[in-house]
Amino acid sequence: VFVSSEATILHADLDAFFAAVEQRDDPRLLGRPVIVGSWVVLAASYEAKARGVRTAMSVGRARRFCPGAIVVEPRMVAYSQASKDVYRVFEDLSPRVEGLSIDEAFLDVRGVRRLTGPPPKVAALLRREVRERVGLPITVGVARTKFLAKVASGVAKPDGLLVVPPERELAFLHPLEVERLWGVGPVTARRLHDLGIITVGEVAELGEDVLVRLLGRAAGRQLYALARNRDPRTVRPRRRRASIGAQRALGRAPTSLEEVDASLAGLVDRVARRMRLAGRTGRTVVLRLRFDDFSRATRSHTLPYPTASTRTILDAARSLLVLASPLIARRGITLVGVSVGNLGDGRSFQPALPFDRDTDALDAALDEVRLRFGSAAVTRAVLLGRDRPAMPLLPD
DNA sequence: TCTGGGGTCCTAGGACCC
DNA sequence: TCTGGGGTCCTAGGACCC
Repeated sequence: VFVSSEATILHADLDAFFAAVEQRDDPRLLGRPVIVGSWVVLAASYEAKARGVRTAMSVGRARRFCPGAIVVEPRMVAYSQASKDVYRVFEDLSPRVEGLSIDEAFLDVRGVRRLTGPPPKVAALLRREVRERVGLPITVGVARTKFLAKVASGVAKPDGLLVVPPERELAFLHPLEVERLWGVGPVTARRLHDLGIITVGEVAELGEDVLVRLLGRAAGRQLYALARNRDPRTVRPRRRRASIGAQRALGRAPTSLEEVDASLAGLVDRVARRMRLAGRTGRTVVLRLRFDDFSRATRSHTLPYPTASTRTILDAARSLLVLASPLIARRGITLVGVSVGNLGDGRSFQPALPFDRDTDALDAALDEVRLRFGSAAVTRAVLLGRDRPAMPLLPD
């Protein structure tokens, strides 16, 4: 893997994205604390953050921190349009863009030097263009690796630009607290703190085997490499998404299984609709649950063939709900979600495999599966049908 | 810091196959 | 009847990200 010896990777991150869109579209909100969310905070403007408002906090709590806050209902359509506009700016600047989420992306600008200039100049131009063409503030980190670029933008926020030159990398990296590292969350941070480790520099003094024992193979190796400033990842245009899902919090009041089932139908309808709209189908249906004590559980079922059919997905999801009903009875449910993974291309087909009926009809159905999806799908269909003939149907 | 909605990746055991 | 090494797929849980 070729890694440039120069700082040529940009990490561009919109500041308080949803709130900034609201401030852009309603000038009365400029300079004032803005909270986006209906009953939990999805985003807060920097004026609100300064008073202690945080994402995922309840709006009631946020109001106590910041009585003057203006609470705005989310407008997802406006945000996704703004995101598209910003990505257009990115793609006009460099052909090598890797989107991370609705509001941040990596750009490799190595190739645009002769056309546009050196990376710091491209970064400044990017910030100006986003401001002029979309009307939003954006922070950019520039470094030799993705990881350092991402950390740099985090440090430079809001509305900033920070370049980490190759010779200053360790001086920049080692004093940082471990929490700043991409991939270190509350659990990992606490495990490190238990060892008395506060900074990245201290992590760099640990052996790889120590970190692997502490955090697992992948996470340990990753952290070891990052702390020693090794990050060979390159900027790659984003792959297609691997799952599509929806979920709904149910509140703390007891919820009957019938109500959960009704919510589930709404969620499946939304998911299946989005899948058909995106031209995707999937095989693995996952039921996601959260309980009174905030513990979680998932139940999943893999269909023999890909589908985007509301009926098929709902049947599977309801079977999984029945499977999980003892758990729900014991722990009380506060969230239900469903997602479909194992996503393939758009081909969708739901033969009703008549395992318990006449063999001619079964053969014909399997022939069709083979024709459309190949013999591997036939194997899966037979295995599944034989082991669990009732699986796709709700046990009555 | 008592918690929304949308995702990604990793681990580990078991079934099954050659 | 006992046995190895290597691989894929499925399920469930968990950490993490924005």
